[in-house]
Amino acid sequence: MPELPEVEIVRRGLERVFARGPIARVEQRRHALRFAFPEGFAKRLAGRRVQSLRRRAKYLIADLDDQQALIMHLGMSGSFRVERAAEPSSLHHPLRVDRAHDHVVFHLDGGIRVIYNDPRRFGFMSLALRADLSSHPLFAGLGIEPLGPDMSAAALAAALSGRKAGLKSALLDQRTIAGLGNIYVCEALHRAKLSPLRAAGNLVAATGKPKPALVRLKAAIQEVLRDAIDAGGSSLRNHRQTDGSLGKFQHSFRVYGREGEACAAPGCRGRIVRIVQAGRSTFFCDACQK
DNA sequence: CTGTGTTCCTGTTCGC
DNA sequence: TGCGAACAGGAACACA
Repeated sequence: MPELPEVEIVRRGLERVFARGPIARVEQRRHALRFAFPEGFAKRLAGRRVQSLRRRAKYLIADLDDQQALIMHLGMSGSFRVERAAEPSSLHHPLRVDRAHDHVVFHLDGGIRVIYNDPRRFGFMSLALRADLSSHPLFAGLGIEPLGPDMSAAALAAALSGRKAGLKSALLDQRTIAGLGNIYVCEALHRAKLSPLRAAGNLVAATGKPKPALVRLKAAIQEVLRDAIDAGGSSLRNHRQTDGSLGKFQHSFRVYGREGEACAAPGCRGRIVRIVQAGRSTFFCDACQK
């Protein structure tokens, strides 16, 4: 489910909740999600205050007041919702909440609960020392942060140089650029008018400098991510803002899930097609994306 | 090193 | 309406 914009929306919502006070206690209802929880997980969080809640790629990182960091990933179907003692029902949730998949509950003072739900259990939580994060296996190999200070056409050129994989596959690879998923790769490529099938290394000149197409792609990636964040993310099935409201960016998709529809690019008479690359659906317009 | 296929798990949608 | 197949926003891992 969640790609960078959705994780960022969740981060903003949870940041406000955790700022209210320390984690009184944690209910851990399973031994494992995608990976086993670390030893003593719930106990190590009890009484801790979240000093800051950061995002790197699709990871949430909660810096705790004891040098630990809580690392969370939502996988395909993870979501958080916030409930208060006075309103246990989910009136704000347009779709029903399946409590069977509530795996972790963070209890804050005043009856506030932050609940992690994940039907497919591809998400996970872990603990690490904050000082070890940059060398942590989960983070050491991650590529460019698309909305971070190091994002540039030149940085993309360095990451794509010599790569023979299709642009789609290269951009989905978190070691190249970290945070894009299937939706936003498709949408960014359409905005940049680039074919997902084009060899990634082809956007880099022999000198190692970015070709104009790559400059376009860099701008398209940032634009689509910012637009999506501004819209509260994309809600296809699971994604909610932490107050339960839906994201709106799915209404702005130009290619994702629009197989057979007319291309929305001005002056283009093409239709959106769906192909499969590396086992994932790719949506694009083969008339204007070259 | 690079690229691709498989796998984890459950829920929803689609075609017959 | 029922039922199996296909598919779903991620990414670690095995393998050619």
